Amino acid sequence: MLSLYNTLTGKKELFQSLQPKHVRMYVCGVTVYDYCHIGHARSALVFDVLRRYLEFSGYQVEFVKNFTDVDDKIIKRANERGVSCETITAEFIEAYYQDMGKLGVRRATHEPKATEHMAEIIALVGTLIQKGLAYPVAGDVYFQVEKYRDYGRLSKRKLEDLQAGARVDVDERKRHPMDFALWKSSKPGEPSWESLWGPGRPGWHIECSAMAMRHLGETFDIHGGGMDLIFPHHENEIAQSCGATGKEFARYWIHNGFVQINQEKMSKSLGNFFTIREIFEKSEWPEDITGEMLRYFLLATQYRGPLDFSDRAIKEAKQALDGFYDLFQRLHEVGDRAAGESELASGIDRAQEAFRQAMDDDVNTPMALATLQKLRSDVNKFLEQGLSPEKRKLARTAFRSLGAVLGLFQLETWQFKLAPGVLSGRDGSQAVLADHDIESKLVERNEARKQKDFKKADEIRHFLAARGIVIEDKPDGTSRWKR
RNA sequence: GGCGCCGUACCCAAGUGGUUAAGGGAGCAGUCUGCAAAACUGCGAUGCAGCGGUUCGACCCCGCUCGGCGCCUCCA
Repeated sequence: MLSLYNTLTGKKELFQSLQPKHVRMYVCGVTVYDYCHIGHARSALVFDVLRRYLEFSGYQVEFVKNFTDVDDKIIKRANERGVSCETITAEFIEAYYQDMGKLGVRRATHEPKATEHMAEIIALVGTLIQKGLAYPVAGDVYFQVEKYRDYGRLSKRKLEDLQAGARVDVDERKRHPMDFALWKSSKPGEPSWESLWGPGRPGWHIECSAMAMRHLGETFDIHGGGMDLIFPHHENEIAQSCGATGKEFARYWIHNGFVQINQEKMSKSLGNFFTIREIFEKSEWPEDITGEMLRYFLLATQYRGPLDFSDRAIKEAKQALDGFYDLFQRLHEVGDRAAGESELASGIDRAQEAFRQAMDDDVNTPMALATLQKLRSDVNKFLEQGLSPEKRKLARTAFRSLGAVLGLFQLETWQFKLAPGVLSGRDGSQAVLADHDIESKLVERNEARKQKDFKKADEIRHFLAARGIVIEDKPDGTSRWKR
């Protein structure tokens, strides 16, 4: 049974869906005014994996992830560039799909945009005013936090504490400093929609309430996002949604930890900021980085903890993947002897069970990866003893199916070998040897080895090594190679 | 000021009130090998920031201290 850490209760809880074998989850997506950074990648990945694991566990998952496409920052960016907001949002939605696509993040069931849900948003604001939880002031509408009893339940804050620490100038028109905008009147030139309170646009929080309810109903199972959204965003979502419906909103609130650089949160002001495409494209990195490497790196730490991004950590992810794909390549090679056959099957069974246990425990991906590492080591041992083609296939299939939950191990070995150049979008400045050229060099070299012409054999090894090709000689006199 | 998180070997990183504190990387020593690599074998925290307390027993529970971080304003 899956248990999840619920921010609402501060504990790990057994996960029980509202409907049997059916999960509805909503995750806060991005505001599309700039490229996504690794932090966005982590968040997207965490919930991508949760979704995959729920499906693996037999649930049908209805997954909604929104795009915030009306916002101050978008307007600002559009003005800077002298283009429309739509131009900006279209550009960065496209970029989002490119970047997340490289990371192997699957698309959600629904990916709604705020601008396409104005009717729902306006209706929701209207309901809140009717219920006395919100009030209009000169074209704006504010949510009145004091009218909502449970305000602060998620973030465990008291209204008085918030007030004491308020760092913002208090808007005179608000009845309480923490009241937040549901609807903002728009200035000339800004995107605007007609409403009972005049032309305007929605506040940030209301769109998520409206879209979640529209696509998942008033009460659903899981709501997720980054830790920084706990307050005020998710706190406000709860206030609006529960205030309007009188029902529970989301039952499990899941929040992922930050990606840090040198122990500090990434932020633009600190200048320690890496976008996903920068990581893929940047030439200052010693090696090309693939989506799978980034994925492995991001999953090697439990999702709630902080994660330090570094060159070294990426390298470790690459080394780990190399180890797996080396094994997959060996599994592909012909085998005949059959010694550790029965042990293999039970080893795989144990690994699958351990994997499930790890994932059941609040999506413990580092633990899950450890079980896969253990299996890798076991299969290598069996391989030493000899494995039949059927058993080799069985082993590869096990890695493929468990790996699919994490979005790993889906490539063929030859694709993995090519992956650095291909998946990162770089075509490589050095002349790349075609596979058949390498193969013919290997034939030439092995011929030389047979003749004991080791001088020539080593020349060929060095020739290929200079082009990034590593040769491994097998006991049977043939060789395998990798980039 | 309020709320919260983190501190496990050289590095990354799981974990548990009481058997040997996962796994990976690096390192060292072997097996194998024309060379090389891979793979395999072995070694590696008498201790889990520090100090107290609870307990028959704590790294894991409680308190305090030190160190690092986050949120309270937009933020994954």
